[in-house]
Amino acid sequence: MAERYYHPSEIESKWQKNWRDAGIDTTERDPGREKFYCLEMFPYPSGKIHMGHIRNYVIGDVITRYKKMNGFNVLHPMGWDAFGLPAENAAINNGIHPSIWTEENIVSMKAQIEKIGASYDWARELATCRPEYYRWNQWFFIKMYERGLAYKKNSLVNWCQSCATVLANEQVIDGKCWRCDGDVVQKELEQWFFRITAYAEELLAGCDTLAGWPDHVVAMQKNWIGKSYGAEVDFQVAGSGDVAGGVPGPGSTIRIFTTRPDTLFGVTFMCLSPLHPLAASLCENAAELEMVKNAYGKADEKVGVFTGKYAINPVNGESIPIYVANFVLMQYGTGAIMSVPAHDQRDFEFARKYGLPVRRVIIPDGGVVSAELQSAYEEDGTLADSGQFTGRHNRDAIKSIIGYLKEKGKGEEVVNFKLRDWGISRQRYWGTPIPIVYCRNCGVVPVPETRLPVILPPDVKLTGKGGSPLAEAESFVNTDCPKCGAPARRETDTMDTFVDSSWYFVRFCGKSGEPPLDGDNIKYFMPVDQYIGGVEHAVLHLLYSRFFTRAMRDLGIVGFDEPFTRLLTQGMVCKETWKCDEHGWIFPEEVKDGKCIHCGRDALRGRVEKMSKSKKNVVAPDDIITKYGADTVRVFALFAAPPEKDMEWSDQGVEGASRFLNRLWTLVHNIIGKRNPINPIHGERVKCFEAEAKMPGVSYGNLFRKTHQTIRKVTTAIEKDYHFNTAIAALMELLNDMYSFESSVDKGDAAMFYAASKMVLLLSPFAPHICEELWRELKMGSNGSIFLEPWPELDESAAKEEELELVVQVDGKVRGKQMIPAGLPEEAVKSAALENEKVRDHLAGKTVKNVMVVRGKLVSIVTEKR
RNA sequence: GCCGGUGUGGUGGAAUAGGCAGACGCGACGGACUCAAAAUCCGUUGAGGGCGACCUCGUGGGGGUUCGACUCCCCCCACCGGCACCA
Repeated sequence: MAERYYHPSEIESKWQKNWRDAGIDTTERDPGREKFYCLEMFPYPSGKIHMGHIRNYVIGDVITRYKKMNGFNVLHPMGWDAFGLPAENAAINNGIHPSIWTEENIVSMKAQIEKIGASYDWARELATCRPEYYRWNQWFFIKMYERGLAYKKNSLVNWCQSCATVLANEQVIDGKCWRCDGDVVQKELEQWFFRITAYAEELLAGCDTLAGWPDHVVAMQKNWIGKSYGAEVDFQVAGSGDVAGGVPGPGSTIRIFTTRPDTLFGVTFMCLSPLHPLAASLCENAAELEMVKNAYGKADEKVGVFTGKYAINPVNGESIPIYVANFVLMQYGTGAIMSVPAHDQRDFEFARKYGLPVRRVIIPDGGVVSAELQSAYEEDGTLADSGQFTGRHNRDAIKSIIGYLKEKGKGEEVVNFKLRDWGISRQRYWGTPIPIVYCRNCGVVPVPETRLPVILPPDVKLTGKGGSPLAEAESFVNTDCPKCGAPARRETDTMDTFVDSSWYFVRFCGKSGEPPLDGDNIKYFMPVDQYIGGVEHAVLHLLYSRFFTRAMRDLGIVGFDEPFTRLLTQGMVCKETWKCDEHGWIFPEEVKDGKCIHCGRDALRGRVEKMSKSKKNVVAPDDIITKYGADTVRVFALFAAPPEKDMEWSDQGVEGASRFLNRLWTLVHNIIGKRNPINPIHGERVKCFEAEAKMPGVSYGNLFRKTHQTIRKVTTAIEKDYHFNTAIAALMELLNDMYSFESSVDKGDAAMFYAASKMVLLLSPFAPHICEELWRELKMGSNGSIFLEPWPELDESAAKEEELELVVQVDGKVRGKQMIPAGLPEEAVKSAALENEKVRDHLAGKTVKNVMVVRGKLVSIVTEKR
């Protein structure tokens, strides 16, 4: 037989086809077996897969294959987050219909994904842009509408001028659009909302049950929900209450929210948001109010104007000026605040600018009171100048002050959240139509379930200008009222695409033809045991999914609260960059001998950055797979760093991974070449071999032991925290040992064979193609595919060392090492240590005070100090 | 500003439960093979000192706890990420 070389492209396409034909990656519901649901965040079908995708899917695939070999019935689906702006932009720019553009991209991206050898059950593939999928977005919308969880309100929205659409708060980053980086302005529009705030308390409490999530993601969720305790307090506008009976008229009371009712006696003025309903009526100068309005939301400067009116502080009856100030947000609290410049930095700055009085009511404990405050004192202390509460500790007094307000009918305890309702209306074409009809007689009418889906009309002109493209489609807009049959108009907004991804994981529980919300399927496969994706979704997608899951629970669709039991947020794929003073970012190919090839200036090694087109440091997965094979790419992607950390792509690192697989290939073929008639794997001979190999002093015992130690290392590395990099390192070590193993006896060949077969099994989740090939060539197993084999079992007694290296410390420093038999009693270890020659040298002239024995590791000797 | 994270050789990264710091890979250096190169294989590789067996220092910096600290505690520095006038 001619010598065989490792040709990844041949064996990879061969096995991918074989696996597909044999259907080994499809999953059936099987209540008799324990399930495991492994899910990677589904991609937007942009047409090109990048290294970030590869890393994500490879991590998921390793977990999937590992769990399958451990007997789990693993669900591992893949689909397409297929609605969204790029398709629409392609239509605007190139005249391709979004649906065609998207479907074509799906075809090419699927082909790319298949090339990495990921074991997806494609029978469950979905694309959110298809009516059979988005129909259920509409169904959920109607269910939510029926329960008051979907509603419409006139509101100020974040409007991206270049995308000409509304953005959710989460989609605005530093005042810019998350997608196009364009300016975002405030605009008033009628919008549909999901009442996520109805679940605010529950979503927050649920955070504490997310034990399998990274701490920082849980922290971000909590932060986003932003619960704070405080009070709402009524301030009466001076003069307005002087009516008969002392009852204030409408519009004469201003309600504020504060987390610091303890500072009420320090209030010296109050501020309204320029958007506050009373701002216009209280403010005497409309032009000035307009100026403040224009400065609203600008963080760099505090701008305010005195309204000319005063309010009465309910705790001390003082009259304080009312301002309108740009920094007071309308969306949070009541849109009005009490200002305590002495104890709030923002109020302090405002007071300074407008020459308002500062009154201290909290004195630092034991601290000296300086003449004048340089900044607000926001810490705790003792109340001063605070009426009946003077002298008490400020924290302790909070409850009493709230009680006092309550008694007088001037306020109450209130809990506030930063979380706001989820605006889902988008003035876009390529999304799910909101299933609502407006009828002149009946008003707002939801489309009945039986008439779903409301199909996106195919023939719509997309110009990228103006409002909803659907509004232009007469045939779509004009309809009959489902209730009374009169002519009516359809809602022309579409849904935020985050709606699509808020429940797709449930859809995967059924195959493509099956009903999407089948109870048996969901009950068996949900929740997702392991979810894997980028941190960029730490708040948005994950919070929405948690909300949807609760909504689904209340609809009786699911029987649990949290959709994702464990979450892994993988790090970014980065690479070094190059820069040149003249040309900016340059490709590595544009650097020759440290110079830019265009201008001859020095090429500067830039920072290691996330791969991006603009930084010219992208590596195309296709190219690299063609060159090295998918297995090499997989091994490198996993070896370079633990999955949750950023990894640096390095061409030499890829070479190293490739070298490792080549070495394995060569070694296994050498073993097959001189195959010993003893096949240690089958039947009685295995037992016989294993028993002998465990006996002390056997020449091939070390390799046998190393094999089992590797089983342990790889297994625990995967089980403990998915640190695949150390698992692969352990396999490299085993391979190195096999290379240096020299055998003089027949059983030695058997030990090599044994090690090789375990090695191939252990590596198979990481590098599936080469391992399947080698497994078959070793003529191992009776199941055919290596992926139908059980994971190697660890024999603890086989992994145990016969002898170990004892480390002896004297006064905390390592002074001697020696080999001792394993399992020696403590006293024997102690005396061995004390008798060690080098140790004795170091003990000369000293008195031994204490000797500590750490079992199996070291002896620490302490001497008398003088 | 608040919250979270990270900091280890030339480099990516390892170090059960406080117990030999630097596994494994990359790079570099030396050697073998070759007419030569590539590939491959075998060595060496934290720093400093000593002819030497060895010694000293060393996990961002400074303290502390401990027989013993990359690991635990306190303070500080740097970088990264999230939130940010949230009252």
